[in-house]
Amino acid sequence: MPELPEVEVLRRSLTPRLVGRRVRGVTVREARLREPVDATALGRAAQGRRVQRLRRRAKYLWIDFTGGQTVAVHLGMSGRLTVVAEDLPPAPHEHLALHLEGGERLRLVDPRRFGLVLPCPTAALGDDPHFASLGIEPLAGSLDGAFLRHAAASRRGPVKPFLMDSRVVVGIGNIYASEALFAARIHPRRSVARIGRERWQRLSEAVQRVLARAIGEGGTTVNDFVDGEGNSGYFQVSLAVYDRQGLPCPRCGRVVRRELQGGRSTFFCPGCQR
DNA sequence: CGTAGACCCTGCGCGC
DNA sequence: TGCGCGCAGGGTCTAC
Repeated sequence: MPELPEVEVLRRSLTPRLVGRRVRGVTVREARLREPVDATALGRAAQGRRVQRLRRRAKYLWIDFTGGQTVAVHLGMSGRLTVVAEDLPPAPHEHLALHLEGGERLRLVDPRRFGLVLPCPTAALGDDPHFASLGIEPLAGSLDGAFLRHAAASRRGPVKPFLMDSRVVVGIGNIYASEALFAARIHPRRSVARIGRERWQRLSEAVQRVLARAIGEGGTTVNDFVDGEGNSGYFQVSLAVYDRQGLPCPRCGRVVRRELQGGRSTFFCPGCQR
Protein backbone atom coordinates (compact mmCIF):
# COMPACT_ATOMS: atom_id res chain seq x y z
CA MET A 1 0.00 0.00 0.00
CA PRO A 2 2.32 2.71 1.12
CA GLU A 3 5.21 4.59 -0.33
CA LEU A 4 6.63 7.69 1.28
CA PRO A 5 3.62 9.94 0.58
CA GLU A 6 1.15 7.49 2.08
CA VAL A 7 3.22 7.09 5.24
CA GLU A 8 3.61 10.86 5.53
CA VAL A 9 -0.14 11.36 5.11
CA LEU A 10 -0.69 8.72 7.75
CA ARG A 11 1.75 10.41 10.11
CA ARG A 12 0.02 13.76 9.73
CA SER A 13 -3.46 12.35 10.20
CA LEU A 14 -2.51 10.28 13.26
CA THR A 15 -0.53 13.00 15.01
CA PRO A 16 -3.47 14.99 16.46
CA ARG A 17 -5.21 11.79 17.49
CA LEU A 18 -2.26 10.19 19.24
CA VAL A 19 0.11 12.79 20.64
CA GLY A 20 -0.37 13.17 24.37
CA ARG A 21 -2.47 10.02 24.72
CA ARG A 22 -1.45 7.32 27.13
CA VAL A 23 -1.33 3.64 26.22
CA ARG A 24 -3.15 1.45 28.70
CA GLY A 25 -2.13 -1.84 27.24
CA VAL A 26 -1.03 -3.78 24.22
CA THR A 27 -2.60 -6.74 22.42
CA VAL A 28 -0.71 -8.96 20.00
CA ARG A 29 -3.05 -11.39 18.33
CA GLU A 30 -0.74 -12.51 15.53
CA ALA A 31 2.98 -12.05 16.00
CA ARG A 32 4.04 -13.56 12.67
CA LEU A 33 4.75 -10.46 10.61
CA ARG A 34 7.80 -10.00 8.40
CA GLU A 35 9.73 -10.46 11.61
CA PRO A 36 8.12 -11.86 14.75
CA VAL A 37 6.63 -9.15 16.94
CA ASP A 38 8.27 -9.12 20.36
CA ALA A 39 5.15 -8.61 22.47
CA THR A 40 7.13 -8.22 25.67
CA ALA A 41 9.34 -5.52 24.21
CA LEU A 42 6.31 -3.83 22.67
CA GLY A 43 4.59 -3.70 26.03
CA ARG A 44 7.75 -2.39 27.66
CA ALA A 45 8.06 0.34 25.02
CA ALA A 46 4.43 1.50 25.01
CA GLN A 47 2.44 0.43 28.03
CA GLY A 48 1.75 3.19 30.56
CA ARG A 49 3.53 5.77 28.40
CA ARG A 50 2.27 8.74 26.46
CA VAL A 51 2.80 9.28 22.76
CA GLN A 52 5.25 12.14 22.42
CA ARG A 53 5.38 12.60 18.67
CA LEU A 54 5.18 10.78 15.36
CA ARG A 55 8.07 10.85 12.95
CA ARG A 56 8.64 9.31 9.57
CA ARG A 57 11.90 7.82 8.30
CA ALA A 58 11.74 6.34 4.80
CA LYS A 59 8.54 4.28 4.79
CA TYR A 60 8.66 3.72 8.54
CA LEU A 61 6.44 5.47 11.03
CA TRP A 62 8.27 6.13 14.28
CA ILE A 63 6.00 6.46 17.30
CA ASP A 64 8.01 8.10 20.07
CA PHE A 65 6.86 7.52 23.63
CA THR A 66 7.78 9.20 26.86
CA GLY A 67 10.61 7.45 28.61
CA GLY A 68 12.80 7.30 25.52
CA GLN A 69 10.99 4.47 23.79
CA THR A 70 10.00 4.21 20.14
CA VAL A 71 7.84 1.78 18.22
CA ALA A 72 8.72 1.68 14.53
CA VAL A 73 5.95 0.50 12.21
CA HIS A 74 6.29 -0.50 8.57
CA LEU A 75 3.11 -1.24 6.65
CA GLY A 76 4.60 -3.53 4.03
CA MET A 77 2.23 -3.91 1.09
CA SER A 78 -1.12 -4.27 2.76
CA GLY A 79 -0.79 -2.74 6.21
CA ARG A 80 -3.31 -0.26 7.62
CA LEU A 81 -2.88 1.66 10.84
CA THR A 82 -6.04 3.28 12.16
CA VAL A 83 -7.58 4.57 15.37
CA VAL A 84 -10.94 2.95 16.08
CA ALA A 85 -13.41 2.78 18.91
CA GLU A 86 -12.46 0.22 21.53
CA ASP A 87 -15.85 -1.50 21.33
CA LEU A 88 -15.40 -2.25 17.64
CA PRO A 89 -14.66 -5.98 17.38
CA PRO A 90 -11.27 -6.98 15.95
CA ALA A 91 -11.15 -6.90 12.17
CA PRO A 92 -9.88 -9.85 10.16
CA HIS A 93 -6.08 -9.65 10.12
CA GLU A 94 -6.01 -7.20 13.01
CA HIS A 95 -2.71 -8.42 14.31
CA LEU A 96 -2.08 -6.01 17.12
CA ALA A 97 -3.45 -2.99 18.90
CA LEU A 98 -2.32 -0.31 21.33
CA HIS A 99 -5.18 0.44 23.70
CA LEU A 100 -5.46 4.15 24.41
CA GLU A 101 -6.93 5.98 27.32
CA GLY A 102 -10.31 7.33 26.29
CA GLY A 103 -11.87 4.27 24.71
CA GLU A 104 -9.97 3.95 21.45
CA ARG A 105 -7.27 1.72 20.11
CA LEU A 106 -4.59 2.08 17.45
CA ARG A 107 -4.74 -1.07 15.40
CA LEU A 108 -2.65 -2.69 12.69
CA VAL A 109 -4.52 -4.62 10.03
CA ASP A 110 -2.24 -6.34 7.53
CA PRO A 111 -3.55 -9.30 5.51
CA ARG A 112 -0.26 -10.12 3.81
CA ARG A 113 1.81 -9.73 6.97
CA PHE A 114 4.73 -8.05 5.20
CA GLY A 115 4.57 -5.31 7.81
CA LEU A 116 6.92 -4.80 10.71
CA VAL A 117 6.49 -3.61 14.28
CA LEU A 118 9.74 -2.91 16.01
CA PRO A 119 10.09 -1.62 19.58
CA CYS A 120 13.41 0.13 20.14
CA PRO A 121 14.90 2.67 22.53
CA THR A 122 14.69 6.04 20.78
CA ALA A 123 18.40 6.66 21.22
CA ALA A 124 19.24 3.34 19.56
CA LEU A 125 17.23 3.89 16.36
CA GLY A 126 20.29 5.09 14.47
CA ASP A 127 22.19 1.90 15.21
CA ASP A 128 19.37 -0.45 14.36
CA PRO A 129 20.17 -2.39 11.18
CA HIS A 130 16.73 -1.56 9.78
CA PHE A 131 17.62 2.11 9.64
CA ALA A 132 21.41 2.30 9.71
CA SER A 133 21.94 1.95 5.96
CA LEU A 134 19.02 4.00 4.72
CA GLY A 135 19.78 6.72 2.18
CA ILE A 136 18.72 10.35 2.22
CA GLU A 137 15.20 11.64 2.63
CA PRO A 138 14.05 12.94 -0.76
CA LEU A 139 12.15 15.90 0.69
CA ALA A 140 14.71 17.02 3.27
CA GLY A 141 16.49 19.38 0.91
CA SER A 142 19.67 17.48 0.10
CA LEU A 143 18.39 15.69 -3.00
CA ASP A 144 19.65 17.26 -6.18
CA GLY A 145 21.13 16.28 -9.51
CA ALA A 146 24.68 16.18 -8.20
CA PHE A 147 23.72 13.83 -5.39
CA LEU A 148 22.12 11.35 -7.79
CA ARG A 149 24.97 11.63 -10.27
CA HIS A 150 27.56 10.88 -7.61
CA ALA A 151 25.52 8.04 -6.14
CA ALA A 152 25.20 6.50 -9.59
CA ALA A 153 28.82 6.98 -10.57
CA SER A 154 29.96 3.62 -9.17
CA ARG A 155 27.00 1.71 -10.52
CA ARG A 156 25.58 0.24 -13.66
CA GLY A 157 22.14 -0.93 -14.63
CA PRO A 158 18.83 0.75 -15.40
CA VAL A 159 17.71 3.90 -13.67
CA LYS A 160 14.42 2.64 -12.27
CA PRO A 161 15.83 0.11 -9.78
CA PHE A 162 18.49 2.68 -8.92
CA LEU A 163 15.78 5.18 -8.03
CA MET A 164 14.07 2.58 -5.85
CA ASP A 165 17.25 1.63 -3.99
CA SER A 166 16.65 2.75 -0.41
CA ARG A 167 20.38 2.88 0.26
CA VAL A 168 20.51 5.87 -2.08
CA VAL A 169 17.19 7.70 -1.62
CA VAL A 170 14.38 6.36 0.53
CA GLY A 171 10.66 6.30 0.01
CA ILE A 172 10.38 5.86 -3.75
CA GLY A 173 8.41 2.71 -4.50
CA ASN A 174 6.98 1.22 -7.63
CA ILE A 175 4.30 3.83 -8.26
CA TYR A 176 6.35 6.97 -7.77
CA ALA A 177 9.40 5.58 -9.54
CA SER A 178 7.32 5.25 -12.70
CA GLU A 179 5.68 8.63 -12.13
CA ALA A 180 8.94 10.50 -11.44
CA LEU A 181 10.64 9.00 -14.49
CA PHE A 182 7.69 10.02 -16.60
CA ALA A 183 7.79 13.54 -15.21
CA ALA A 184 11.53 13.73 -15.96
CA ARG A 185 10.98 12.21 -19.44
CA ILE A 186 13.52 9.47 -18.76
CA HIS A 187 13.02 5.91 -19.98
CA PRO A 188 12.97 3.47 -17.01
CA ARG A 189 15.45 1.16 -18.75
CA ARG A 190 18.00 3.85 -19.49
CA SER A 191 21.35 2.96 -17.98
CA VAL A 192 22.50 5.21 -15.16
CA ALA A 193 25.79 5.44 -17.02
CA ARG A 194 24.01 7.24 -19.86
CA ILE A 195 22.40 9.97 -17.84
CA GLY A 196 24.03 13.36 -17.85
CA ARG A 197 23.97 16.30 -15.48
CA GLU A 198 20.86 17.82 -16.96
CA ARG A 199 18.78 14.64 -16.74
CA TRP A 200 19.92 13.95 -13.16
CA GLN A 201 18.84 17.41 -12.19
CA ARG A 202 15.50 16.99 -13.93
CA LEU A 203 14.99 13.65 -12.21
CA SER A 204 15.82 14.96 -8.76
CA GLU A 205 13.31 17.76 -9.22
CA ALA A 206 10.68 15.39 -10.60
CA VAL A 207 11.02 13.06 -7.61
CA GLN A 208 10.45 15.90 -5.16
CA ARG A 209 7.60 17.41 -7.14
CA VAL A 210 5.76 14.10 -7.55
CA LEU A 211 6.15 13.08 -3.91
CA ALA A 212 5.15 16.49 -2.58
CA ARG A 213 2.12 16.61 -4.81
CA ALA A 214 1.03 13.14 -3.75
CA ILE A 215 1.28 14.15 -0.10
CA GLY A 216 -0.77 17.24 -0.84
CA GLU A 217 -3.47 15.12 -2.41
CA GLY A 218 -3.64 12.72 0.49
CA GLY A 219 -1.67 9.86 -1.02
CA THR A 220 -2.45 7.38 -3.74
CA THR A 221 -5.24 4.88 -3.29
CA VAL A 222 -4.65 2.06 -5.73
CA ASN A 223 -6.74 -0.40 -3.83
CA ASP A 224 -7.52 0.66 -0.34
CA PHE A 225 -4.98 3.01 1.17
CA VAL A 226 -6.53 4.95 4.01
CA ASP A 227 -5.00 7.39 6.45
CA GLY A 228 -5.32 7.13 10.21
CA GLU A 229 -8.94 8.25 10.10
CA GLY A 230 -9.94 5.94 7.29
CA ASN A 231 -9.91 8.54 4.51
CA SER A 232 -8.60 7.48 1.12
CA GLY A 233 -6.20 9.49 -1.00
CA TYR A 234 -6.85 11.23 -4.28
CA PHE A 235 -3.51 11.07 -6.05
CA GLN A 236 -4.61 8.15 -8.19
CA VAL A 237 -6.50 10.66 -10.33
CA SER A 238 -3.17 12.36 -10.90
CA LEU A 239 -1.24 9.27 -11.93
CA ALA A 240 0.10 9.86 -15.41
CA VAL A 241 1.37 6.38 -16.28
CA TYR A 242 1.07 3.99 -13.33
CA ASP A 243 -1.53 1.31 -14.02
CA ARG A 244 -2.50 3.12 -17.23
CA GLN A 245 -1.18 0.70 -19.82
CA GLY A 246 -3.08 0.97 -23.08
CA LEU A 247 -4.30 4.47 -22.30
CA PRO A 248 -2.98 7.59 -24.01
CA CYS A 249 -0.01 9.43 -22.52
CA PRO A 250 -1.26 12.71 -21.04
CA ARG A 251 1.73 14.51 -22.54
CA CYS A 252 2.08 13.20 -26.08
CA GLY A 253 -0.86 10.87 -26.65
CA ARG A 254 1.16 7.74 -27.38
CA VAL A 255 -0.06 4.57 -25.71
CA VAL A 256 1.36 3.94 -22.23
CA ARG A 257 3.23 0.66 -21.96
CA ARG A 258 3.60 -1.82 -19.10
CA GLU A 259 6.73 -3.92 -18.98
CA LEU A 260 8.26 -6.16 -16.35
CA GLN A 261 11.48 -4.88 -14.83
CA GLY A 262 13.16 -6.87 -12.12
CA GLY A 263 9.94 -8.80 -11.63
CA ARG A 264 7.87 -5.67 -11.10
CA SER A 265 5.60 -3.72 -13.39
CA THR A 266 7.01 -0.57 -14.92
CA PHE A 267 4.80 1.93 -16.72
CA PHE A 268 6.11 4.46 -19.18
CA CYS A 269 5.39 6.36 -22.37
CA PRO A 270 7.54 5.15 -25.27
CA GLY A 271 6.95 8.46 -27.02
CA CYS A 272 8.27 11.02 -24.61
CA GLN A 273 10.51 9.05 -22.24
CA ARG A 274 14.02 8.51 -23.57
C1' DC B 1 31.41 -5.93 -4.58
C1' DG B 2 26.89 -5.66 -7.78
C1' DT B 3 22.68 -7.33 -9.84
C1' DA B 4 18.74 -10.82 -10.84
C1' DG B 5 15.54 -13.86 -9.12
C1' DA B 6 13.05 -16.30 -5.52
C1' DC B 7 10.52 -15.73 -1.57
C1' DC B 8 7.54 -14.17 2.35
C1' DC B 9 1.62 -13.92 2.56
C1' DT B 10 -3.33 -13.14 1.43
C1' DG B 11 -6.80 -11.35 -1.66
C1' DC B 12 -8.62 -10.02 -5.96
C1' DG B 13 -9.77 -9.93 -10.81
C1' DC B 14 -9.62 -12.31 -14.91
C1' DG B 15 -10.16 -16.07 -18.33
C1' DC B 16 -11.80 -20.51 -18.96
C1' DT C 1 -20.62 -20.77 -10.55
C1' DG C 2 -16.06 -22.36 -9.52
C1' DC C 3 -11.17 -22.81 -10.21
C1' DG C 4 -6.52 -21.77 -11.38
C1' DC C 5 -3.43 -18.17 -12.60
C1' DG C 6 -1.13 -13.91 -12.36
C1' DC C 7 -0.61 -9.93 -10.06
C1' DA C 8 -0.38 -6.48 -6.06
C1' DG C 9 2.11 -0.21 -3.35
C1' DG C 10 7.32 -3.88 0.56
C1' DG C 11 11.88 -5.72 1.73
C1' DT C 12 15.42 -9.45 2.26
C1' DC C 13 17.99 -13.36 1.10
C1' DT C 14 20.46 -16.40 -2.08
C1' DA C 15 22.88 -17.49 -6.26
C1' DC C 16 25.62 -15.85 -9.68
